[in-house]
Amino acid sequence: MRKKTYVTVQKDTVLNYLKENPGRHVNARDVYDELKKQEEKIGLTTVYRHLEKLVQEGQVIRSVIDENTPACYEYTGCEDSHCYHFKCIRCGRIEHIHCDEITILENHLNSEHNFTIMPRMTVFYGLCEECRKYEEV
Amino acid sequence: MRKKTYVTVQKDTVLNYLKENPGRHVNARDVYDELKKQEEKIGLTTVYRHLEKLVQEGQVIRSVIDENTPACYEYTGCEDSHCYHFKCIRCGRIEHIHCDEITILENHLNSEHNFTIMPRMTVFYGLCEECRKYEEV
DNA sequence: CTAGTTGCAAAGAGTTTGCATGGCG
DNA sequence: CGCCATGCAAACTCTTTGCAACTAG
Repeated sequence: MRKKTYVTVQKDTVLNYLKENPGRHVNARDVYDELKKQEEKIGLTTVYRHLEKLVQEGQVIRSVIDENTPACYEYTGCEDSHCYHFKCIRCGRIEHIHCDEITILENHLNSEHNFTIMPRMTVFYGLCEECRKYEEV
Repeated sequence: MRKKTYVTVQKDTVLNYLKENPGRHVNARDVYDELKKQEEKIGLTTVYRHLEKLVQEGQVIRSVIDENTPACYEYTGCEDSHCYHFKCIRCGRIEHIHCDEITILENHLNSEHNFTIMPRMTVFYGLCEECRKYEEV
């Protein structure tokens, strides 16, 4: 049985902030501080809760640089719920991935490893076409 | 000028534990708990300090999953460069994934999408065998 | 004896939870 | 009017630091 969901100002506020600031790497506190500066009525806890929800929905990705840096959030620019994301660790660019091979892997992990993958939450990290030219791996 | 180094029981103890448990996903607390169970005389702080030293020496690899998961360590000797991590979003369990299918995908993303994937940084999120029984997705 | 090592206690940061209040439908 | 959303304060977790006691060489 599914939970009822209420549409509230705060949820839109968080998502809109991320949409309007593409490519910026902001953490939860940044979002909170910025929204407060804009005189929005919101609490830090609520920011955390909405960010988590948006990550699960696949509208936002969370990236961890290292364990002593707060997690960063950014809008993926896509509403497709079955789309994987790729993020370049050098330039920060986000790309969308949907191809047969990834679906094959998904089915394989499902049937042979007993893992049900959530595409929307899964992000591949690496180097994009441009950046691989400049990095020795 | 280099610091003098004392060979102590505790350092060997930590390294040996990792050597004897290849492929397992252990964090600092796991190591501490296991060693205590074996009646070793060691403190959690010391475990952290030796793990850090071993990582700097290159004998041990540290992986960061996400901001809410303790860093995990494993002995370099058993490192598989194509090893990915899977995290269950319900119970938090971490597992390793290495199989041909994931390598195939990696090569496909490399040649067809021009993405060079970094396996160690990439985490698959989803439900594990146990948890998929309880969740409707 | 000297200097590195140990480990308890406490600090520290980011994030989550308890709970009373407020607001959507 | 029932339930979900909100947000403050407090709790929690992982990791690091301070410091006095210990120990290898």
